Amino acid sequence: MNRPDPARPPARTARDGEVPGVGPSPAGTRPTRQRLSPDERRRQIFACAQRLFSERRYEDVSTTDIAAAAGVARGLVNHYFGNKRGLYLEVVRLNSTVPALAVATLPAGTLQERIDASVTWFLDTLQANGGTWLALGSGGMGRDADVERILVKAEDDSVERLMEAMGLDRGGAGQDQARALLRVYAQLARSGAREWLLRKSLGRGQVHALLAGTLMVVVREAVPAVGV
Amino acid sequence: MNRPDPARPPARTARDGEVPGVGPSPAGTRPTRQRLSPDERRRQIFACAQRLFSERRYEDVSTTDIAAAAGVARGLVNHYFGNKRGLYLEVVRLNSTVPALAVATLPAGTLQERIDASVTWFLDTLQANGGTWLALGSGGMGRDADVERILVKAEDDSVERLMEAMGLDRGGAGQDQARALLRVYAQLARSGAREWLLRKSLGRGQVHALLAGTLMVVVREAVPAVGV
DNA sequence: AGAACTATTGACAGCGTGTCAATAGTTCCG
DNA sequence: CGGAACTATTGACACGCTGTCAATAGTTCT
Repeated sequence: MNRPDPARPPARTARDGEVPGVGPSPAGTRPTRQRLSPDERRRQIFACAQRLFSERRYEDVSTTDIAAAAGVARGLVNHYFGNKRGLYLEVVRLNSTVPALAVATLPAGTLQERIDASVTWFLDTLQANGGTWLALGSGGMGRDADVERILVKAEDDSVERLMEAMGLDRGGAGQDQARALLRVYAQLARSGAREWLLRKSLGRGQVHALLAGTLMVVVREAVPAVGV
Repeated sequence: MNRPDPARPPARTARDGEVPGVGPSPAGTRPTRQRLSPDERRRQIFACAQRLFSERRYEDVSTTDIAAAAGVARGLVNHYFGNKRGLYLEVVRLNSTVPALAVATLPAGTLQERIDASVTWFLDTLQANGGTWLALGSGGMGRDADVERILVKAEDDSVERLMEAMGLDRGGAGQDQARALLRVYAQLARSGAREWLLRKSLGRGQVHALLAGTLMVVVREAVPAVGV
């Protein structure tokens, strides 16, 4: 027998996307199957999947669970998303939108000032975001080659903006090295923020000092390569 | 029908733990079932599982595959490891042995010297290791809460040794903050090494400078807290 | 050799997945 | 307004995967 994992909550039967005005149908009358526009239905299923995947491991969320949560036949999930994995990757893709590592509008000023502005803005964004992005990096989500590709791409975008903010995007050669250094810094930033917001082992001031200090080291090292 | 994932290689039938001297039995004669000591059998199955899990995603490795690779009945895998997940976690636990972040024997000298020694030793270890540890952090392995616990524990051990090497383990209060800072540094070290060994976007010298520079920032920041 | 022990097997029950033809809302057109 | 065309949705089917357990067959002891 397939012994149920003790950590796994009982399969949901209740609907999740229930239309507000429509209460549970009186016993006996079968709730007429409601037909939505593809877009709407897709979004609804997606929302349920997103919630479930954030609560449990990939392999512990069945398409049956998702369908039940959406109040829909299981086949419909496959109809819209192909297979479970496709749906999962779509969820990850959405959640991987990285809070930019740097301000969009570069403030003129000394390097030190620009760095401080960058860090401040990054921490502000994260604080507002409330840790949902941080959880992605190491939390309940499964990781594999495909997932990694998505995450790496999101990070690269973010690094690109940081390149601009630091004024490293105008040099000639050595840009790739600068990018690599910033990628490393991005990991530090993520993990520092995690200690601050999730583990609460560091104060904001400390994290700020750490990030700013490191970013200074990184840029100093990158500058000779870029030749600025 | 369960459409086979195109990325998934056909199920192996060949034995993996075949005894060197014993070739494939001549057709017609059923290969007599061989009985090993529990330890040996356990190790053998474990080895096959380790290989398979490093090649494909968790959910794409079936216990049938593992059993086939070991040339053994599927039930035996469950007999030894309880369930698939248990086996998987054991594999992760073994692979998470972190190359220590610092030398065991602390060289006396200036802080700068100790930092350089630390970094050098870390990079040496990693180079010898050949990237198998690095792959773990973000690569083909799935991650979830349990896996994370294992990884965090391994990291904590490593951080503890780094505390000693930096001489931060004798201060009074603020040790937890110092630890947190070093955990963040550990992430930087990992990701820096990845750029060097896996992505090959940075040279060893650059990574060394980056790690040493950051570690200096980190320790400087930790010292006032610890009160050394 | 026979008995006791135990590593190993094979079959069973049940769940999860992807497919596909049938069903039932919705819309269009005479 | 009524039926036809369209298509969102369902339900059942085939099959793979998992965990359990009694039966089987090597090994060891006497």
